[in-house]
Amino acid sequence: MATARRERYRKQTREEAKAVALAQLAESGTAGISVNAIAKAMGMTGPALYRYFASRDELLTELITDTYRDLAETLAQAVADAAPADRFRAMARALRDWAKRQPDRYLLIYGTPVPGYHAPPETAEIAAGMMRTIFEACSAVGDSVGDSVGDSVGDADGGADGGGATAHGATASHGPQPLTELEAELARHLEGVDSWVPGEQPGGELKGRALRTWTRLHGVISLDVQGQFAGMGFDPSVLFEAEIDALVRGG
Amino acid sequence: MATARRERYRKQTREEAKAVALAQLAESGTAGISVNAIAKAMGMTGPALYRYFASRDELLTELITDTYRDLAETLAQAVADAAPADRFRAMARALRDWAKRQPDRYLLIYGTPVPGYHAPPETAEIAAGMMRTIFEACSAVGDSVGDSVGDSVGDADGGADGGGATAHGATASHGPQPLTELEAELARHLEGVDSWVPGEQPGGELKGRALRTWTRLHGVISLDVQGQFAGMGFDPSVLFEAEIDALVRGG
DNA sequence: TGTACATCAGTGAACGCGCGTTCACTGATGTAC
DNA sequence: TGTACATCAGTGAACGCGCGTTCACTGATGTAC
Repeated sequence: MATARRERYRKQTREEAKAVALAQLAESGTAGISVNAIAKAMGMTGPALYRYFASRDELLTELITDTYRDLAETLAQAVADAAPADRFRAMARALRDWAKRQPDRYLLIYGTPVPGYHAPPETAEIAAGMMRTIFEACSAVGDSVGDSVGDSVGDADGGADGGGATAHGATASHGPQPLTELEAELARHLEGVDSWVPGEQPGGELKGRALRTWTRLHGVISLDVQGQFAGMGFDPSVLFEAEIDALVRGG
Repeated sequence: MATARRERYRKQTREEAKAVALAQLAESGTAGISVNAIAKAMGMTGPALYRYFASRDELLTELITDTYRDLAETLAQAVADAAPADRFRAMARALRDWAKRQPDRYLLIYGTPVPGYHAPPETAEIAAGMMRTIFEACSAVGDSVGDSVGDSVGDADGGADGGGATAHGATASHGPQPLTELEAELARHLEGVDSWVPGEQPGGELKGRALRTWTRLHGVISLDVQGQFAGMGFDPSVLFEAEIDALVRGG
């Protein structure tokens, strides 16, 4: 019974250590995460931390899996909270907002890989969960174009729906285009490919859309978060919104 | 006179040291670049290298500026060698090919920034040169759609030319679209923005196109090079070609 | 409520290691007459 | 062609530092009777 308090303290200490590690990550990069320095920042000596983590690598692993989980949950929540017509935008914006809020964590999972570090298999599982959310957001795109009031049809089951959607956009009109030749080729190429998510597979077209979504959003976000836009004097969110719009249109 | 040989040896040694440093970068990341280890690999002792580089930081800086220069020249060459109609594709493919050939160098300049390291002003200048090449490639887009024989009009001077280009594409037809509302908003937003290149400024529309180009290509390339596509079982170049096509169409 | 024992948290010393960098020094390579 | 001097390349020892990790040990906190 009283041992529960000990366990609570234990968990608390672990969390504090990880928080300090994140702070170190922010200011000195992955290489700057040091067991001894973390301990010192917590007011204890280095070896004490070995009561809580078997090694530096275990701490790093936990930092990474925590981050994957946090991001995945954030996206899933954003999608769940939005009306079907807004799901895609909600997902995209949630991704960017999350990344801007914690740039170091974004780079921890989507930046230059830690040399010599190999992610545990657990990671792939969480990443798959996020993939599913992206699929969900992408398949909601065709349901309604234009940025407001949509017919909530519920989730499409991953089939192709890029063809004859009605065009009633509030902006510069014309709805999702039919696939271009190269988009179709990509879709064909992805059709026969390994499973990205557990359970039944989405079609090649949806896979292609998800892939484009991922890479385009990552392109803007990562350059922004890495500071590559510094000194260019523009607001990245304007670019980001334009990219969202292009993805919604292009399907 | 005979001192020339000494200088040649000197330059040679510097180059060798940088080559070894790049090898270290490849296998252990930025943090793994060590003066002592480089010297040992070259068959000499650590302090000897201080005859060639004032500090580890100077070596790093040179690695980075070399890389910027190399990439910039590669892109400029690719654009110069291509017919106007193929310039955009040539530039994009040259970028990806270069990155795939030397992933670590790509990540050195476009990956997670080295913590605590601040690039020298020289870097910005070279980066501006590359920006100019991207502008050049982007402004050549409208000249001819379709992937072959184009009317070589020579370089456009950076003006807007996305409007009424004739559509005679070899593939799924319809040429560059008129700007969507959000693309136009981005263009307006970029119009009044700081100069990205020396000399006369390109218009906001061209700036927007260049920005989209940069972020989209980077999105695919960086995820690829970082190994994030591993285990997904598809060929990233198919995606990349589709993205090039979308950029050409979208303007 | 009190005592005897087990479990756990944290300390301090020590391990071997590699790091960037300095310094005084030895040889070799160049230049000037 | 030969000698006297200056310049340069590289060595080896040493500096202080921080790293991850182990080990034996001390107190505190828990459990069992």
